[in-house]
Amino acid sequence: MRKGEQTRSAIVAAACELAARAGLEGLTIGALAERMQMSKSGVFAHFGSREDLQIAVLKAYEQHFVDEVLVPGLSAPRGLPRLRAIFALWLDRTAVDAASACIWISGASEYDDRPGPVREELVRMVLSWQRELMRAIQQSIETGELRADADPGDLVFDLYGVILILHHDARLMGRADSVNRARRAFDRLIAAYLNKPLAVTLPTAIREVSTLPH
Amino acid sequence: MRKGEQTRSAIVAAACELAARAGLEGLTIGALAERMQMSKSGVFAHFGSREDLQIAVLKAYEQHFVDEVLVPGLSAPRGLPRLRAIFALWLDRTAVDAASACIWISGASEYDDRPGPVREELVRMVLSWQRELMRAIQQSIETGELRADADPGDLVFDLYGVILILHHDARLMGRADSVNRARRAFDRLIAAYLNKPLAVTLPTAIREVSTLPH
DNA sequence: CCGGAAATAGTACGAACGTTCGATTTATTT
DNA sequence: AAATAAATCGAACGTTCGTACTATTTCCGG
Repeated sequence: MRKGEQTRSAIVAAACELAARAGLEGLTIGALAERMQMSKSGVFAHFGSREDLQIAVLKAYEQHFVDEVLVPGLSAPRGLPRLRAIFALWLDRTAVDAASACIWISGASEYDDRPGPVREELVRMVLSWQRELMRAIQQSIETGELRADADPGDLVFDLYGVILILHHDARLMGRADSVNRARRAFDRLIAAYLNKPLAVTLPTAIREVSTLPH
Repeated sequence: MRKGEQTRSAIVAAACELAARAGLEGLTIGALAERMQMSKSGVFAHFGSREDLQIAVLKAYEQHFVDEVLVPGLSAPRGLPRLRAIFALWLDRTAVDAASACIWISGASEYDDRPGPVREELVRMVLSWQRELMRAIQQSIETGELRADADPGDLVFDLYGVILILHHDARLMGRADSVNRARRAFDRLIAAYLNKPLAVTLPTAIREVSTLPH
């Protein structure tokens, strides 16, 4: 009884690594069995179908993602610091471990034209993550750090775009400097959404202008 | 002699449509033959291998992309108008035809861990396109429309990110409003890179500040 | 219109795919 | 330690994959 769950989670862990390189569609029971030193049927028996295996991999990935990005990010004080922390963790996870892909990102291309349970599960997870981002942004608006008229959905859109191009450039194009570009992109985005009261920001600028010749 | 080239390009055109839905890796000679009402071997004979077929599809896609995005974009006056035109065309192509994927984007995930001729060709094309973007940005700096200290590579990074998240949200998440988010994201990016001489931009702000109580 | 060349069809191959099923080994309980 | 349940194996099934080879059909210039 307990042995089964044990090997099952070992299989899922191995499947995660395989899927990170070959994608969820490239994940194959034969290759997984070979990697586990098990028979195909021995591996298969733990899942009712390949689809169930793929969904198990997705769920394991979400668990890791929450544990490594969301949870530690939530320990930062709510508002902009928390948003910064969450994005920094997300960025690290995307770039530092650039040897393996994010299966949410590769899955987005694999399943955007392939309806079914796997796609539904993937969409659910991305939606859930984007909602977490949205919440952190909303709170940054409430603290007055981000502009009140900022559209949180727009910022989620922008931030996700930075992660996608980071993933793209680091992995396909092999650009090691992409992490820094992504950090700068984040800073520019936040600057654009920042709530800068005129009375605080302008004085130095006014002084500069005042010294200009008339 | 001529009949061969004729059907070959018809095959490639059909292959492009199939690859737009199933990806370059999902493109299969059997499905292609069925769609062409031909035998597998009849289709296969036009290409030395499946890899050659995939590369032929990539080249056809690049041709279409250049014809529909780059060339008409270049007819806009150099500088910011041209950059705007190019991005608008790129955005339309990505979103309006959201029923079919961009094989450069899906290919990025498929081949980022799969070395070989297809990947090399894909990287070459993306590099070439990013260089065109870079050139348009550089020219916008030279005309003084964008800030002189702007990093063109950073803006290419940002713009590509907007397209990626547009592709992602429109296709996987089924969000029809993504096009507008992408347009706003572009406007924000350009605003951040814009060259605003203080003497021109500030007066209204100064007036507002001057009326504040001291 | 005919003959050679080009284009397409037909068939077969070995491999890999997910899946099924009965046999067998291992783990857990009594 | 025996009995029962769980876990794993081994072999096979039917498909589909890319590719190779040989026939047949279709095209096109003399």
